[in-house]
Amino acid sequence: MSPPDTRQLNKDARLFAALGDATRLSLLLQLGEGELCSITQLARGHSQTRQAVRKHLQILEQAQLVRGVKRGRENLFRLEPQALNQAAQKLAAIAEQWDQALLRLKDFVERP
Amino acid sequence: MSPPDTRQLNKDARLFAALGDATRLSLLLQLGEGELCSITQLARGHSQTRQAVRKHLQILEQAQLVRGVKRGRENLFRLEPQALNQAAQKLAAIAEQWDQALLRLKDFVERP
DNA sequence: TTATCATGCAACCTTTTGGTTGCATATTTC
DNA sequence: GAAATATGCAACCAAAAGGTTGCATGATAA
Repeated sequence: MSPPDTRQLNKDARLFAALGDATRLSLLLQLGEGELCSITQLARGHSQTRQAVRKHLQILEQAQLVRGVKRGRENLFRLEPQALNQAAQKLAAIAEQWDQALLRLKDFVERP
Repeated sequence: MSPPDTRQLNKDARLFAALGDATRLSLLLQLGEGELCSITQLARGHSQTRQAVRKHLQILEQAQLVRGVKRGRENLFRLEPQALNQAAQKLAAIAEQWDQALLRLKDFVERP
């Protein structure tokens, strides 16, 4: 088992923190539909200011959950599924680790 | 596709927000080792006050990522892997949705 | 070229977070 | 019973988050 270094821990924390907001989750779901969306487009569905949505998108972009490409005067965003899968794997890994520990414990307890 | 209701969205957000802190991730990792840990025990490894660690544990408990059982004068905590797996599945689901969308798009574009 | 539309940047404000100290309470242990 | 331990609860505080308004700028369309 590799030692849990602080650097990576903070990176993971930022990733999950980016997911820890209802507006941002909603944005991810909307982008998950599959269309490239401009900021104003995304802002329409979320009773918030365009600037607020932009801030959320910046956070999502820093966590590499989303990526914006400029086309003309607009900034089109799309989902970046790699980061999502990474996050999912991390969670599954911890859960797995715990399950293993449980099994070991059970084995130890039941040993005659 | 079920409509993204706000209630569930907020619940998910709280779950991910609970994961969005380095100290809490560290606590989860420590608990993932498989031992029941008291608050003071957990506080030793994390150069923070016992009360700070206790607050983090409360947040993790509210997100049902962790569960504390009282034994005597101490409060022993253990990991609750169900919530972790739930979270992992949610992320994977969004990523999957996006992949599907990409495939549909590709199919559409490549249609002769 | 002028009016319009999409965006970026900055200042500002309020609420939440992460953390601390201090004190009260329940359990052990000697 | 008295001292030590493990915890809970509350007040307080600085920093960060979530949002808003206002203004400047770059690209489009009439």
